[in-house]
Amino acid sequence: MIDTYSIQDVSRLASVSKHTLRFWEKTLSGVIVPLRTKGGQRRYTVKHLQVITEIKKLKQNGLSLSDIKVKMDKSLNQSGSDEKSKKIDLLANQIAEVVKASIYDFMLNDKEV
DNA sequence: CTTCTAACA
DNA sequence: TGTTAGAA
Repeated sequence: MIDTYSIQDVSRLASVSKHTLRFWEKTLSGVIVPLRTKGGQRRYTVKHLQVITEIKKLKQNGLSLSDIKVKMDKSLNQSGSDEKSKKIDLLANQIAEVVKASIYDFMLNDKEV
């Protein structure tokens, strides 16, 4: 029910090479944060799949990866006006992603909510 | 499968 | 700038 996908699955479903998926994850730091198995392998959720699909669309519209990162960060940062607020919100969002990963991990290894 | 590095467009 | 190939 909380199904996750390996990088192989995502690569096939989104038609994006595994190398490119890892490249995007590193370049768009904080945007794509997959869960990790105990062995360190990536486990993507449908949410990640949607984000990756969105990145593909934006790229087809001629946006660079840095443009996409700014856009995706802004979508989670509506009210930030000054630089400090932006940095704080961005950091808070990245922390939130880690917390979300923990929650997903809990749901994965135990029962559903 | 992973990260890292280098080559290529 | 972004993708691809290969080493370890």
